Order: sequence, then C-alpha cells, then structure tokens
Amino acid sequence: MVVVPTGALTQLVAVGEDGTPLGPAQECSNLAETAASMEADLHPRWIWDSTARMYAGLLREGVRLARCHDLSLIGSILAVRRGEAGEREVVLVDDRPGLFDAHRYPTADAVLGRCHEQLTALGGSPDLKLLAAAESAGALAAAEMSHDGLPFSAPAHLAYLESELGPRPDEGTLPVAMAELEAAVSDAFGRKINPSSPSEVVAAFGRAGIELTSTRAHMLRDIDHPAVPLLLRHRDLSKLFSTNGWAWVDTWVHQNRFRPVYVPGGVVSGRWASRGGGALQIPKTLRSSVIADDGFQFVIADAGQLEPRILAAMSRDRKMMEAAGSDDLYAPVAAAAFDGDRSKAKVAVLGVLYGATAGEARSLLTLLRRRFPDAVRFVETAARAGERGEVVHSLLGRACPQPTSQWWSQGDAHARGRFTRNFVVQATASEWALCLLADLRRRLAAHPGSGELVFFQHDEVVVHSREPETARRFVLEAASAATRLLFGDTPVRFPMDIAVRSCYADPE
DNA sequence: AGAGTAGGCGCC
DNA sequence: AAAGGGCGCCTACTCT
Repeated sequence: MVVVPTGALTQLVAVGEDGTPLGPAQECSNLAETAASMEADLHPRWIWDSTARMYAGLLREGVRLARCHDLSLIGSILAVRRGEAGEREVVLVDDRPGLFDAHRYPTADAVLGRCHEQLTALGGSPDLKLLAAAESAGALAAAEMSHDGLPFSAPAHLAYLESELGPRPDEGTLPVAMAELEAAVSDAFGRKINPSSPSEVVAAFGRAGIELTSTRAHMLRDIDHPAVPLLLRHRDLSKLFSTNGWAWVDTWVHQNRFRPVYVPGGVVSGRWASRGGGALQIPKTLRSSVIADDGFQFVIADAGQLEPRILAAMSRDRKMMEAAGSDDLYAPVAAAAFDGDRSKAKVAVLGVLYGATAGEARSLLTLLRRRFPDAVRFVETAARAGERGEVVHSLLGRACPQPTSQWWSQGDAHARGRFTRNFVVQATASEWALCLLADLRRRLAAHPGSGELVFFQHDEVVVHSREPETARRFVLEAASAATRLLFGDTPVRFPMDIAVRSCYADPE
C-alpha cells in the first residue's frame, strides 16, 4: 500500500509486487484511523517516502504497523550501488503545521514511479529484498523507540550530577567543582590556565620543562606533575557537564524517558547514527540512571564477538568457523596459532578486521594467516580492492561509497584499503543485527505484554519487559533467525550475552 | 558573527 | 594498554 501525503489528505494506492497500481488512488482524511483498520484487515506492507516523517504521527495516535518499505532508505542503498553519490538528506522529524508547503509534497505519480523503480531493482535479488525489509523494519523500530523512550530516572541523574559537580550553576557559570579544579590547575602552574585549551596546557607544561606533543589522557598519565590528576578530573567533569549535564536533561529527558533521535542507515556501513542526545554514546557512568519501571526488568542482550564471527561465516575459513563454534572464539584461535595466548589472538583478530599496520599486530598477523588463511585472505582481498579504488559490498549487497564520493573526503590508498577491509565485515554485522532487531520486534509485537524494544546499539538490544524470561527467549530465537537468514546452515555460532536487570549499569 | 577544523573523548 | 574501522558532541581556535 503506497502512502502519499498531500497535506490535509493522504492518498493511498494499492500496488502489486512490482509496484504497479492495482487501482485508483483513494483519499483518506484520517490516516491513523484508516491505517489501523487496514493493518488489522489486510496486513499490508506500507510504502512511503520516509518512515521518520510518517510514522511518528501514527505512533502518537496509537497506531503500530508491522511492515514497511522506506523509499528514502532503500533509494539511498540503491543509489550507492549504482555508484551515485548517495549523499542522504538528514530527515528531521518536524511536522509542525504549515512547515511544508503543499507544492513540496511529491505527487502520487512521482512516488509510484519511485516505488516501481525500486521494487523492480530489488525484484531479482532475494538478498536485496531481505536487506530492504531489514532496513525498513529498522526504521519502524527506531521510530517506536524514540516514541516510547528509554526509561531514565531524572532524579537519579540529577543527584549524580550534583554529587559530581555541585549544585546546578546559573546560566553561563561553571559548576563549583569545575571552578575549583580550574583554580587548582592554575595554582599548580603558577599562572592562570584554561584547562580546556590544549595549547595553553602544552605551553604551561613547556614552561615547567615538560615537552608535550598532545595533551591526551594517556600522554598526561605518564607525566609526574601535580597538575596532571587535576586536569584529568577536570576533563571528566567538563565532559559530564557539557554533554550530559542539566541542559541535556532539560532537552532530552521528559517524564523519566530519554527520547533520542535515531538515524537508521546513518552510517555508510548501515549502522544507525543518532542526531542529538548522543543516543549511541551513552557513557557507562550514566547507565545507573537507566532504571526500569516498577514490575519491569531490562533484558540486556549483546552479541559477543560479533565481527570476528561474521568474518568466519563470510570467509568460510574452515578453522575459523570451527573456532566460531565456541562461546569464546579467541580461545581456539589462541590454541591454534598463538600457543594459547588469548590476548595475542585477540590483538591479531582485531588487527585483521581493522587493518593494523604497526607494531606487534603486524607480526601476529603472519601467525594468524598460517592457521586461518582463508579468513585473512578474505579481508585482504577487500583491502586490495579498496586500494585500487574499487567498491566492495556487504553480504546482502550494500555497497560502500566510491572513492570519488563526497563522503570519502580524505585519505590515501592505504586508508581506503583499511576502510573497505572493515566495511565488508562491519556492514554485514549491521545486517545481522538489523535482522535480529526486525525478528525480535515482530515476536514482541505478536505477544502483547512480552516487552518493548527500548534501545539498539550496533550489536546490542535492550527490551523493557514484565516477562523477562519470555523476552530473553525471543532474543535467542531472533539471533538464531538472523543467523539462518544470512548464513543458512553454518557451524558459526552467534552467542548472546543476556542479562536481566532492573538497571542498565553493570552490577558492581 | 558564523562556518569549518582540530583536539579530545565517549560509544560500538 | 594501544593499535586499526565506524560514529557524535563538546570546546578552542582559525578562517572568512
């Protein structure tokens, strides 16, 4: 069912598998009401320009939909595949009346044309159809998670802010804890120093006879000077105050829910991004304020060692797949190639995924290649393709941008190789995670009361549930389904680390 | 004054 | 403990 918003009215057009209309457009004046009844009777796939723009309003009316096809997201995937720039517009959800002029709505013919074009392009490829379905389901999930919000105790967070920073300062002034540290840093150097200014800090250390090339924490930690602990503490507090302080609470937390803006497909690899609120960078220290409602628990599930397992399954390296049959992939890799030294195995595997070129990782790579030749060859093939300026693809067919695209602004051939090497794995890992998310969402929706998705971050999902054991089972079933969809019958396992807790923070 | 870059650090 | 890939967001600082 194609949905064409035209202002006060919405046109609905039923279409066939390839997007050709099956009848004339019907106009409806209350989309939420019509959509709810059609969803119950016909269970259609809703095709529209933008889930971000259309679905938020429906959610506010209490309407939930099972399936959609997001023309913007899929259009972007297809454009990148064609080698076009694929620079996506950022869809800001803002539907204040009158914001869009009537003439800025696309016509029904334009939407139908786009729909036909996309469904035709996907038609021959089950992989691309799966990718489109997963990407679109992700968009629905993102809108629902923004709508529902992550349970977040504002009182707990405000108490934490006060304990770290002191009372809320007046507009334009610093919290007392930061002001005190700033004064103490200045004392330690014997003159007024702004601890937030790297150049001032470097100069101050220079006068004390300490030459620095940077003021990064790991550089400072090696230095014996009374200002160092003060600077590091100041940096932590400054980050907390400016990024997740009182202003952040005012903007992003309401009725004890954190409602961030997710951007499905916002990263070229297919990972989600976020705009505002820092949804995908919630610091560990904030997680003690993520507290479940009474009678609810969080089911916190992350896919352990996801990318190495994806590499094993994609490369079909016999010994790597065997290692990935274990709960801890690094242990068998260590046994096979590193005399049982697990930390070396981990360094080597991460190095091969990211393209480590320096230091110990380089020599460990040689050892890894000896025992796992197909796995190493797989990423090196992708790296060499990138160095030659070629494009690489994920398992389901998401292409990376051309080296000439606006997105790829800088970097030499080696940087391009590191990017394409990582892309094939990261993009396929994103696909696995999206399939899990889509399947889990479907199971939760089919069993009212089993819980709601409240967070998704690359390889981790959080469900807020009154029936955590049911939700836990759904997570495991969804992980199996995702694995089967992408890799069929594979010896590679994708174990989920699942915790059931009333608070998101790690237990002490 | 506003845009853009760099440094720094949080997340995966 | 980094290293290597991908991000967002803040401040300082430079350029226009």
